[in-house]
Amino acid sequence: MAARPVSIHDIARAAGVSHATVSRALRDSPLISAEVRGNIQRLAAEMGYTPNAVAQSLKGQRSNTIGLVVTSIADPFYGRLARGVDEVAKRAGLDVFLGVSYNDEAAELAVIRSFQRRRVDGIITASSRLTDPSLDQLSQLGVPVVLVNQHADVTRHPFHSVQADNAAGARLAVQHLLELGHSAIAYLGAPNRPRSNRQREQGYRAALAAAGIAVQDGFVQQAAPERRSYADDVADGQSLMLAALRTGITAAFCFNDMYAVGALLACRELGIRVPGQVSIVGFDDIELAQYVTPPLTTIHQPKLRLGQLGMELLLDLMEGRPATDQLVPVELVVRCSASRVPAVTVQLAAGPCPAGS
Amino acid sequence: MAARPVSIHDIARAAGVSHATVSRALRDSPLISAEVRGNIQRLAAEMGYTPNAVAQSLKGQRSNTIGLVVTSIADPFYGRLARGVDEVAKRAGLDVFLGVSYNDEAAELAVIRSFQRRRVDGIITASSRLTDPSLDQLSQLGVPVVLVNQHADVTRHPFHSVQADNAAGARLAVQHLLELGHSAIAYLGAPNRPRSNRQREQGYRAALAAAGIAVQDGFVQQAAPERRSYADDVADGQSLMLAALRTGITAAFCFNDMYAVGALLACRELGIRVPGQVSIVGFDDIELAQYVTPPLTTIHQPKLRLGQLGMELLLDLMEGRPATDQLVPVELVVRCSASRVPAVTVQLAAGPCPAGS
DNA sequence: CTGTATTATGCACACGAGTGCAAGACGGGC
DNA sequence: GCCCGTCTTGCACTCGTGTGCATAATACAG
Repeated sequence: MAARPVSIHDIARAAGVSHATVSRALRDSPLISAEVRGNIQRLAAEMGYTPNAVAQSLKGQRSNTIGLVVTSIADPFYGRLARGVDEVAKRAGLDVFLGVSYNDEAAELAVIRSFQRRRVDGIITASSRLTDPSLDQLSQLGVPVVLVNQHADVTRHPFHSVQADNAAGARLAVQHLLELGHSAIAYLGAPNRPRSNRQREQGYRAALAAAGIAVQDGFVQQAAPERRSYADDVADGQSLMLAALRTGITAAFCFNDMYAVGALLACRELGIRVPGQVSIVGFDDIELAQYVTPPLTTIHQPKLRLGQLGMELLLDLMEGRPATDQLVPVELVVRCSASRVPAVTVQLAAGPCPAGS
Repeated sequence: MAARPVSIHDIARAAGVSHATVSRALRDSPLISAEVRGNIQRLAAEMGYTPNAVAQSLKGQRSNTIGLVVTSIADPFYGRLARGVDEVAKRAGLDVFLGVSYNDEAAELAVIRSFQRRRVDGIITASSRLTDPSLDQLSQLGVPVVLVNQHADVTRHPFHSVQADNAAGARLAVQHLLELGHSAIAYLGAPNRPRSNRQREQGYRAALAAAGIAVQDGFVQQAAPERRSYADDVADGQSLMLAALRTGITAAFCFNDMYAVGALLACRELGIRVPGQVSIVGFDDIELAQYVTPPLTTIHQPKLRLGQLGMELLLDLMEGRPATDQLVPVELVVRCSASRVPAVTVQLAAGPCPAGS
């Protein structure tokens, strides 16, 4: 249908020179006389020449392309993080291939193979739960790989990574609750992200231990490990919170904000006021956190920054520069879902669609 | 650093044949004897051969690649829609280039140029507000273009498109409020999406007209047209709602769910109960809608489906098949933010961090 | 045993751009 | 007039894959 785009051969013919001269002229080579160079560049602009990046990739043995693997494009984390990656990549003249693999191992392998066929110059995987076969595949690719907020345990392979400081974040969250007078604090965990879940639980336990408080039976609630989708997080948080409430807690620290939303729903279901009767702290600080009722007190992860750092690390690796892994600090964001421990304990009531704000 | 990946030449050398034979054998050409073919395919597997898609693109004059333009990767709409696109693209063997252009015209043009250099076979733009220069650029590209939920007015250029039925959705929303007994209904509009805003406002007016109800002064509130970012939507909804509440409305139909969240915040600020005193209906049915308090009654857009349809339409265009634009129906989702009109009018009170659920 | 049909393989070129090397054009010094 | 140096350009090859056409190898009919 559409006519073939103009190539340097077309320009060469129009200018009465060889394509080699055109190539050099367009790259501002000093080998070409100023007169001819100007003439060719003018012609190129007039004819609407756009260099063929495919040919350049083939010749240059480098595609100027990276692959971004996300397990779920619906992950609320993804947006800002991908933007950070994209920003830095664009600035370096790299284009981004998007690869989604909704926690399906076969799809994940397919994405990696596709990147390999495309000869991407590097790969970033974002907040994923890569399985061992995928990691094996990645390590054999021969291109640099950076893991950003990898949720799964990375065994065997020494990949470079950018991670948020999960343990420190968890300590911040629990210390906040301790300062508000709470001592019966639950942890609602997500074992389907083994690594980050373990780190956050460790931070939780460390903070309590430092305050000389024992973790009582039933305070640590873990969801079923095989849960995978994002929608499940809310449901998991909800049921874990229902279980935790039976153990007499006055506060809960949740694996992430979606869990915290589930915990809010559980409280609403039981007619428990948040933060009046029970306090809740989340993790991640996704957009949603500020819009739920009450707005969530949570741990802020600098998602844009994580993406930028990941891409900068990848660039270092691609250029053969020395590269160091990053542990990125996180911050406590105090909103409204946690307050001083109540004097009395919890009562119940129920009802769908409460009067609301 | 990394050794060059194995090519068909390497396999040819190992098998003692020419690269042409290898090429044909790997593509299961009947020209090659079964014996040689099997031998070559075994060798290819052993040597870990991965075809070079760059070379194939150059030779085949087709990159098997499409470009996906999104104005903001943080747009809550984006996730599901992109997944729909990705699903269909993957199934057709196409890889997706991601292009973000946060409503910046220069960045938008840069993205398009980048796609042009990469010789993508088609382009999808998702829920964007493309400006005329970009549209000009797109139309000169010589590749099929599909607009999905284009927010801006498309002048001059007859692009193919997939759109949700904005007018019908607006009518559904307003009819729902009418059935609940409301007659003083506001429309909170977003003129920075001229096309969809106009269609939703028209639907709003049509529903009221059909019920024989006049639109009173101040019932239609429009934000400043230059607002661009996603975070602004909440603030805009909030201030528009404050203005609308002064006109004695009992319900508001909002341009989208983020506006509706802003409207909720406005009510909370004034101590107005939703839906007890004022009803609110949104548009889009983003994830957030079900988690705010009260959960939003809204118009559901089938985002995944929109993405799939957009990609299918693009495939039709790419293959030269007959292609027809799509107007996709939407549905009313009744949750909790709209109820029967109250007997008495509104009172006020205020306070940050209300007790919540 | 020769001529022809059939099958299997290789040669050579193409895709679009980049580049080492050779060579032509030109000027200047002797 | 000759030689050498400088500047400018073209030739020819490369990157990895695909394919039309020629050709070699084999089979088969007469």
